[in-house]
Amino acid sequence: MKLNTKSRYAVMALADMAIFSDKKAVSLRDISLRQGISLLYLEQIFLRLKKNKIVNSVRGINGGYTFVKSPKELKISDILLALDQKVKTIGCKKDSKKSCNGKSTKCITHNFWDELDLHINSFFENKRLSDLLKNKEVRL
Amino acid sequence: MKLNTKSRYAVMALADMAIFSDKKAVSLRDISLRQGISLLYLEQIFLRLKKNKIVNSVRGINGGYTFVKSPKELKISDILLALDQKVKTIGCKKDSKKSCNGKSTKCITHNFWDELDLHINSFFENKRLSDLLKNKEVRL
DNA sequence: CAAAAACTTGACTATTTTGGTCGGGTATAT
DNA sequence: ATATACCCGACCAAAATAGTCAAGTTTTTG
Ligand code: FES
Ligand code: FES
Repeated sequence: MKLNTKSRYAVMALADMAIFSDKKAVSLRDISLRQGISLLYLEQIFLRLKKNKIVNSVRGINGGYTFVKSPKELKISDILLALDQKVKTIGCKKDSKKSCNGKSTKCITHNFWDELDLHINSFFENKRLSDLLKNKEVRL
Repeated sequence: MKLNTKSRYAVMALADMAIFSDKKAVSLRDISLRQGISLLYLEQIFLRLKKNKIVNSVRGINGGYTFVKSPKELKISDILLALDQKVKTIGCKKDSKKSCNGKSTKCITHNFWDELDLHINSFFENKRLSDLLKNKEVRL
């Protein structure tokens, strides 16, 4: 069970943005340099963040990205959702009658995985982006 | 973020074993038939469970597998550990000084992932195999 | 206006991981 | 003996991951 880099980078990049959000817009080039993430990869990630209304873009020479919601309101679960990174621990389709092994009743572990799912997602639901920045001095 | 089938099958197979643990040893063939998991795949999984002292094997014609610890004592975390399925949410090496992006200080999201890690693992630590079987009627 | 900075978008790809299978064993109860 | 069941390493196809590339468009500033 592993988190992929896309989600990790997304959270990292947005946290970086939050730190430097005094500026009007934060450019991907700056984030890339500060956080050591490939610019091209960031572009791909922010495309999705934009489509999912996590950020706004400002084009042109002093452009970059700004937050739609403030970091204080932005839930981590929103970010993960934007990247299709919902946690998926059950083997069956959520609303299907079929079980993960093709039988007609839910398997003996179904409820357990479901519980796990809830446990993890509630963590993401209750964390805001601003929570990550507490006790953090700003680094250049 | 997804759980792999190996862990899911392992938990499922062991839960099946727990249900039928009145028998001396439970054969993989039986588990395979009851749970719809490939026999060959189960063999691979139980090899690791055995190496990690989750189960004992009994060879020969009425052979199969038995529990080392009883399902009441067996933690889910033990099972996942046996399959190298520790949850890994941080991008850096746990004890390395290096950060996930190659810099010398831990990245701004490091603490967050670490916290997540703890949150998930405590779930597995606090669940016993026998907990999965509550409110479950035995199915053939 | 021209040029540079920065976002936009779809397609493409190498590598790794996953989810198994195969084949050829060995041990043991009947 | 022989059937049943565990043992174990090697192998493999398909999917996912982690990025890259190319070819734009938009806006600011000199
Ligand atoms: S996980 Fe839902 S039926 Fe097995
Ligand atoms: S996750 Fe540990 S340094 Fe980034």
